[in-house]
Amino acid sequence: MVAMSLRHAMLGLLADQPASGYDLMKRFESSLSNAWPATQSQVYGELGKLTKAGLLEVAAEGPRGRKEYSVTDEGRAELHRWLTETPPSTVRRSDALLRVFFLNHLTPVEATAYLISEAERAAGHHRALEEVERNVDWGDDALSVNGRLALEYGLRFTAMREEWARWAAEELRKARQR
Amino acid sequence: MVAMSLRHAMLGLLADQPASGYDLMKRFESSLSNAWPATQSQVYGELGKLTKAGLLEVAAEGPRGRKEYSVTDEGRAELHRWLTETPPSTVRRSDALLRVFFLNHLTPVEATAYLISEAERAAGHHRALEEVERNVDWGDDALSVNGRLALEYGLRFTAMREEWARWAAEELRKARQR
DNA sequence: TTTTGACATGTCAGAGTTGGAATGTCGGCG
DNA sequence: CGCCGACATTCCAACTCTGACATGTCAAAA
Repeated sequence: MVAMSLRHAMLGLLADQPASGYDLMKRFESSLSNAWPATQSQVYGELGKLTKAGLLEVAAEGPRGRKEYSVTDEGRAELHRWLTETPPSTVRRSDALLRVFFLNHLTPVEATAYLISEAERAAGHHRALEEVERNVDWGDDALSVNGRLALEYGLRFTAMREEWARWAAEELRKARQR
Repeated sequence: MVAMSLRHAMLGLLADQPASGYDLMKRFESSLSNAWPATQSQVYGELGKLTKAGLLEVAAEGPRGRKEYSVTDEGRAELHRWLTETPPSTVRRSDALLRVFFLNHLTPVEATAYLISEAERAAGHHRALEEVERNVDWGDDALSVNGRLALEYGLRFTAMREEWARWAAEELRKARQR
């Protein structure tokens, strides 16, 4: 029970505004998908666990068995604790980077193709984020400020990935000529 | 059985050179730790599964029960298939980025402290990689070429993270003044 | 010769993640 | 009114990952 960021992602979302599991899923898909994706089964399961643990409570019940959850004081305290006292884990797995270590098992042509396709993948992702940037109505509320920071991170990250991949392809070319 | 990169990381390492589970662990720690960390139990468990699946074979046995594994033709084919035909998954979880979405639940001072500590964490990581760069003897072999590419990725990534975090802290400051 | 440290493997429980299946309800459009 | 699509929850099997525990061997330094 050390990491478990899903839990905190849910606390954070519900601290912004109470919601049902269904609503939560949509919020995960629309805003957190690039930072912490979650599936339905995970969300509903966690909703139950967090409620039993006293970090959430069912604030209202609606039609179709809808249960609207809100964060308790204890939940808010836990969110705060996580944000201020827990150092983010540095571990980040990347199967894209992993492949780079094994590029020597491909022909130069195949390896270059991989790097170029990585560059294009990153570029595509970058364009998608630019699209988001254009379409989102940046109100002045606190939520948008954070969203903008996260979006900028994505923009910089995808740009960096594209540049790196193109650079790496070029390095490979140079190494081959030697 | 779609993703499972650990499996392919092991195939890749063993394709470079046959090794025991113990050796493999050391290689994971020294070179792959930033792309795909693995624990002992995972490595030994996977070694068994891969052997049973015919992708690996025990090439030699040594003292202390040492078993040296090597990749079979089938294993090499699978490695190649993974490298060329499987698109890297774009999903990357980041609890550091996740926190950014919830910065509005902190005071401005706390939020800024978080971003600054992120910048410093990234800077520290960056310096560690520079240290690696200085100390590694860059031979001309294929392996080093890949390692250099991966190292450069790390260098660019950590630099980007530091710059972003400092920028974000500044944005927060500006937003507060409005 | 004893002891220490590196070598070496194996097993386990518990937590997290994935993807899918099953089930049912409500609101509004034709 | 009947149907469709969105709303809404619950359960499950299989797999991955973490961290710890357990066990034993060999080489060489003290």
